[in-house]
Amino acid sequence: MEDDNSMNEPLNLCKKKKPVAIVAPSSVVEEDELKEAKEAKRDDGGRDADADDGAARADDVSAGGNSKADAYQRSVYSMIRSLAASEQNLLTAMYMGGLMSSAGLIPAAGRPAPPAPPFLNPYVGLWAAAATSDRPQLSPSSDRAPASSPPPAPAKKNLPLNVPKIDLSIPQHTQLSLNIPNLKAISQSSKTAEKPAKTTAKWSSSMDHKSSSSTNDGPKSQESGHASSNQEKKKPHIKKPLNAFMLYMKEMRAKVVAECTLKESAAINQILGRRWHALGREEQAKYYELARRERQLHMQLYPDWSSRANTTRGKKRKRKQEPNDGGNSMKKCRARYGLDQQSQWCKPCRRKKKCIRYSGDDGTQESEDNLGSCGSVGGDTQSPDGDDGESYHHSSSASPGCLSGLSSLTSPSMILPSPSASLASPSVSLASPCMSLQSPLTPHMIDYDVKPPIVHNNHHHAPPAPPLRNPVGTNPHDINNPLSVNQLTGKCIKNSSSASSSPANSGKEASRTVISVP
DNA sequence: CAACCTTTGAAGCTG
DNA sequence: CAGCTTCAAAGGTTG
Repeated sequence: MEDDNSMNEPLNLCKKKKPVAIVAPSSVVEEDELKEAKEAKRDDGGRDADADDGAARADDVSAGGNSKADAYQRSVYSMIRSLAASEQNLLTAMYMGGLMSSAGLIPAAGRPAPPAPPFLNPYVGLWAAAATSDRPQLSPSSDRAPASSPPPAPAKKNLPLNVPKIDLSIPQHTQLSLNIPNLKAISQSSKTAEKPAKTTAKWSSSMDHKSSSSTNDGPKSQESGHASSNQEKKKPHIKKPLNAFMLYMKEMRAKVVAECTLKESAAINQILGRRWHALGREEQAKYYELARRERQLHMQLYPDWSSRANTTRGKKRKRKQEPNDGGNSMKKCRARYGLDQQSQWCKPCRRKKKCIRYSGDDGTQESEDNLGSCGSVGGDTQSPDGDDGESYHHSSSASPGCLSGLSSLTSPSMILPSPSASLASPSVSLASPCMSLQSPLTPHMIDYDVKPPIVHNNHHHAPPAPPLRNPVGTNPHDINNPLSVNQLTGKCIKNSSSASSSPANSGKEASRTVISVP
């Protein structure tokens, strides 16, 4: 954020095409969704692209703004009512949205809320609006309780109503991200055509298009499906609720894309990853909280769902490391050498294909591999006398001013493998100075009122301490880092499990980056 | 059209 | 319980 230059540079992938045409986030984000809204609110004139207007306009909407919008809303409401009549989940979702809204989650204090009409923001505030305003009630069904009573059908546990008062100023669309397949599907179907195919696909993304048959899904309805040979196929795929970072990505992606004019998600994600680390504690807390809510909601909507369903779902993809990799998922040449040194990439890498250097075939990977692969992050292991966090902190220091160098080389220009690394000037990598302290955190500090069912015992219900993990490219032990310990030493540091940045992490790290010592 | 890339976090599985 | 694996989003790229 602050340090845009560095933040906008994907470690290896960045190819900035132009200086940054800053497009108003609000106009970029969820642009499809907004389109209709804008359509309805045309009279706003051309300034609608400006984020600052967003808030005002949002207010408009909520306040009943202009009559045109009002009319639009009315029609939308009626549409929703009819939908709601047949769709329990919709009601639930709306309820939840209202809940969040009334909890102060939604209104997005500081930030512009996209002026999308309620229908386009199905989860948000709709229920609240319906319940609290004089607008037509959504639910035909008798006692669909207004915001204060527990959600209808699926609710197994009462939803805590004393939601935290934290001011979660998260743009509305973020809150929409709740992964409720069916709802999205409904929305999609109701918004007739209009949307380009691509968008449509996205809308239904959380449910692998299976929604076609019946509108109600959820765990129950899944079974309702025809018992075809493999019900799996028929089952609507209920996706995992998004985690904090995913929510963050969803929100920020458009912004980053606008700023960087990058399109490649991999690159964007790198940037986002760094930004995430640079994010303030409170900011992250918002997302953690949001994610937690999403999980809660997800649990309520799909009590029987477990992520296992998705994992065992099988066919999905083998993804990530192939079995024959021997677990070596060392990142490819691209990551190691950067764009600058494409000459060093293996051929497939140059063609964006799978890196042959690491792709297994027993021996093959070796030569190079030894060089880098073993990077075992484990490395983090011990960093120096100070915890590795330490070195990492140091390295993050001054944000490198934009270093164009970054774009290619990416990694810290000089990170020493040893403890001394801590001094290494980081020329890069990091996001912002502050991050060092922040990243590891999570919202511990925040005193949430809500105790989610699942939340870890005592820890202030904070999400488990987020893995102390170096942002990409900052970890000298990270094999992705061309100048990593391993890269430099050519040594294979077997990651003897033990010390990795964090448990949670280690696994990941291991799975992603490396190892495999013959 | 599916898999890959890339990120972090959550959850399930395994030993 | 620690460690590992998979999936969630996203969109360009490739086979």
